[in-house]
Parts: sequence; structure tokens; C-alpha cells
Amino acid sequence: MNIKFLYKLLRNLGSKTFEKGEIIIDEADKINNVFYIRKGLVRSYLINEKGEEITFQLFAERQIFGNVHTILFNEPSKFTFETLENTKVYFTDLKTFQDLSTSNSDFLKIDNAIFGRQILKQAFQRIDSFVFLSPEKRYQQYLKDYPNIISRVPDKYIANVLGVTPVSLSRIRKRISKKN
Amino acid sequence: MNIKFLYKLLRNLGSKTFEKGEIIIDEADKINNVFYIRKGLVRSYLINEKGEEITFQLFAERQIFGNVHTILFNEPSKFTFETLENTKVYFTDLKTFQDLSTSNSDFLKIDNAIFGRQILKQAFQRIDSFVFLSPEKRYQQYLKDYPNIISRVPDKYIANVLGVTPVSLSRIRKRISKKN
DNA sequence: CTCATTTATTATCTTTTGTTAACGAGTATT
DNA sequence: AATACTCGTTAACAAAAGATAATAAATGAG
Repeated sequence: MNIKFLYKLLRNLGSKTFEKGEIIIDEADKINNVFYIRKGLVRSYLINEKGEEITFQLFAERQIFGNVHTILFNEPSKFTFETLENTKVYFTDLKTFQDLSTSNSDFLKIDNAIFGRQILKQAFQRIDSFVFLSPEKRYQQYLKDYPNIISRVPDKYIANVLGVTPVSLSRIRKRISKKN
Repeated sequence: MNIKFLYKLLRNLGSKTFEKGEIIIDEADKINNVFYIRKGLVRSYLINEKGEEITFQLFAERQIFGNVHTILFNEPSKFTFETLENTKVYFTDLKTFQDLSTSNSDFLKIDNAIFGRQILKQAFQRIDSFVFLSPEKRYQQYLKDYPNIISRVPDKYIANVLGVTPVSLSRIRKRISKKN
């Protein structure tokens, strides 16, 4: 990859720092930005019909996130993205990204590489874990895949991400610790 | 979208017909093709450590599928793709697709539109269904989203896709029918 | 059509999960 | 320091799911 394009990419990136507890993208926002987490922790969640907050995903250092509903479908965001720690992100918006991509095939590669790949890879891994793994195994895989996240967030968020209740996750943890 | 590009796209598409029960992509193949189902039914599956076939996904008319592991990561396919009916597909490979995309921004749009979008959309919908829905609701949503599939495949495949056992799916069906 | 195979259902039993509520530990607030 | 909150754990019970096996229904092959 050409160094010139790296510079061009960097010139087109913004950076921003959020305090713990700030909202980066609110539900119903139509924000096209693509974010890269330099430092910090972000969770996406929604409020279900019972009024409960359900955490959909957690993002930490070196992860990319964005409002998929707007980026892909031009619809308002289904999730709220909130920082759980003071967080520094780099960001650009999809338009810039695409302009760079179309004018330059190296950028297309970056686009595909960063964008499609990481997000699709995570998505497929996650579906895998639901189809092939029991909740217990799923938790253990999450521990392995995201060791930098689990110790920094409440278990109830993890429970949501794994598709189980917090009470059930607590029991899973107990079962696992008994085995060791 | 320009009609010229449509012609160009069509010239770069192959078409092929498979008998019921044929393998389109075998596990460990490194096939880059992107397939569009004109008519028929395809399932992807793998054989787990217990020797059981686990169905990962089902595809029918107007759906796109491909070997994500090779396309995105240049790794051998994790799944086998097998036809469950006589099936006609259109296909191209990613290289052709990307050549078209880079030389022409309309193609890029098609690329993004067809490729990223449909696959990512399906992936996210599916994760949603695991995080937010009970197995019973998940089954009902699958019925709604893929009415053209359920009546054409054995329930045990659907069970795998939904992440439950065939026995459990049978009970779910009974519970639902009792309520009506 | 008949027989063999596959698939779906049902039953039984065990395990896990959901739900709700209670409790205690730890934080935060005032 | 006292109070209120949040969070994780535990308990108790009901509901659901997994495992296994038996049976019924459907499908396919000859």
C-alpha cells in the first residue's frame, strides 16, 4: 500500500475524545461516520418493548464500529452507541471513504479490508457461536476472543451480548469455576 | 444505473445448473465465486466434532451466497454448499467483480449494493434474532422472513439454523399450534 | 405397491434457562 | 456517616431445552 494514500487517509480522518457516559450515536440518528477506537470502550444498545436496555455489542481498542443501519440502508440507527470509559476515536464518514475508494483502487482495498472484512468477520463469528456453541461455550469463547473487554464492563452487558439473562450467566460462571 | 454496465455485468456472469444433491462448494475448497440463485435451494453445512451435519444457512430464489471464508480471508471454505433441489445459478468470481468495480463507479455501487449489503443485512438480522428473540419468536420470524424456504426443507435443517435441536423445534411448533 | 430409510413427533428424564425476589458487596450521593 | 443505587449471586419455582429412545408419519428406491 502506497504511503501517499495513507497520508491522504489520515488527512481525511477526524479524531474526537468522549467522556465516559457520552452518547456517540443516538437511536434514530442518521450518522454515517465510521469510528475506530484508539482508546476506550463503547457499547451499543436499544430499549426493548418492556423498557429494558439490551446491549447488542461492545467495542474496545482497535475495533471499528459504525451505524450499520444508516451506512448500509440509509435508515435511522437502531442502536444507541454510548461510551463506558473516556474514549478516543478516529472517524470519517462513508462519503469520504467512498470518494477515496472510487478514485483510487488502493483505497478500495482499504475500504474492503477495514470495512467489509472486520464487520463481516465479526458478524459471522458471532452467528457461528450461536449456531454451534452452547451458552457456556459461547461465554468461554467470548472470554478468549475479547479478553480486554470482559474485565471492564458489567456482566449483565456480556449476558445480553451472549443472548442469555444475567442470572443465567452468573450460573454459567459458577459452573465453570466448579470445573476448575 | 447505466444500461451499458448492466450488459457488461451480464457478459461477465456465468450460469450453471445443478442437479439436486450436488455439491457447489466443498469444505476446504478455495472458490471465489459469488452465486445468485435463479431457481432452486441450497444449504451450507459442516460436520462437527461429533460427526453430525449442522446446517448453517439456507438459500433460495433471489438470494446471493458465496464462500465467505475464501472471499474475505483467502482461507478454505468452512462449509459445504449443497443443492437440495435442482438449482440454476448465475455466478461470477470476486476478481471479475472487483475489476468491474474499480474500473467503474457504477459497478462499485452494484458491488456494495448486492454484496456487502445483502450479506451484511442478513448477518445482522440473524444476530438480532439471537440476541433479542426467544427460540419460539425466532422460529416465527424465520417463517415470516423466508416463507419460500420452510415448506421445502426438512425441519431439522431449520432447527440447526435457529440454533436449537430438531426435537426442541418440534415442541416449539406444537406450542405455537396450541395457541391458535 | 412394498420395503427400507429418513424425518417428525412423542415420551421420559435430566439439565439448563427464565422469572422473580431476596440478599449482600460495592459505589456513589448527599 | 448515612442513604440510595447498582451489580452479582443465590434461592425457589415454572418453563423450556437437551439427550435418548420409541413410535408414527412421510419419503424414496426398487
